[in-house]
Amino acid sequence: MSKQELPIIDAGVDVSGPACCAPLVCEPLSDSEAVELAPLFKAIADPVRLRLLSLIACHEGGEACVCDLTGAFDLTPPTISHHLKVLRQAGLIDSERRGTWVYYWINPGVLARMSALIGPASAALAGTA
Amino acid sequence: MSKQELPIIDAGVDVSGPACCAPLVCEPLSDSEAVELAPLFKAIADPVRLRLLSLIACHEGGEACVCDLTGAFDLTPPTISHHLKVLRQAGLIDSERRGTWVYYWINPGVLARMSALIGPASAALAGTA
DNA sequence: GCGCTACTTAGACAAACATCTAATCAGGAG
DNA sequence: CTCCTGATTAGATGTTTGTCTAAGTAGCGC
Repeated sequence: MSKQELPIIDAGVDVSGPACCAPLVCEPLSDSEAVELAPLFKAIADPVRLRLLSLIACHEGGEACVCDLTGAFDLTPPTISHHLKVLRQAGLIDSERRGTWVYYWINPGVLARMSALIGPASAALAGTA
Repeated sequence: MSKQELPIIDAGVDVSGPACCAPLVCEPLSDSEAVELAPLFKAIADPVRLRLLSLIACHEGGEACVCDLTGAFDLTPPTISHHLKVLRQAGLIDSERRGTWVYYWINPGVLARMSALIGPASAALAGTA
């Protein structure tokens, strides 16, 4: 068992549920929806975290050990660890210790929710323009 | 004419072109790709800017005057203006002055590119998980 | 136990950011 | 031209963020 778990988010808010809100078009986002969604985008709004996400997603088996990741950056292990923590607290990734190593994998639900917000908007407006 | 213009970005980088990079899965994002993409997500990684984007997208005609937007927030006009500038410099919106008022509309290309990055990843990994 | 490796936490610090007030620019009406 | 309204720019300020070094926790092998 690895990524077959329940989508338990280790930060407070559960953001992995069914899309909560209209996809940016149709109906203006409420303040509380925006406050809930913005941190998800903030989590990937950093070059290092974008690459971490990509490295994990592309790694064989869909999961990667921290030691697979640190080599790709000119950053110290604590910094990588910090970025992984930010991603995990946003619910974008989950992790598990397996012996000496800690493995990370992507929680597709949260990514899907983010995509569902901006994807339809771009499509709808592209048609309109 | 309003949103039929060329996709001219008033900041440096042109981010509206054809998708530059694989969609997060398949091949790890390069450092330069990540550096180029992260600011797009940073631009929408704020509750106010998310709502601004949504308010503009939902407004009739696909465009909104600044005066249509300020009322939705408990913020001063300069602050709204600042957030609109951030969105515009990221290439997410474009603007035009028409008489007394300044109108903003969404540039769907940039939004589409962002969606293309994270959408396929969530779909692919959801299938894998 | 002891030491080694893998990773995380704690604390410090400079850079970036969101917000405000005050001042400025652009157009329209008298 | 003068005033008023709509919007942006400039500058100041408190907060957040990315990074580091130093210290701590967790598992493995001797």
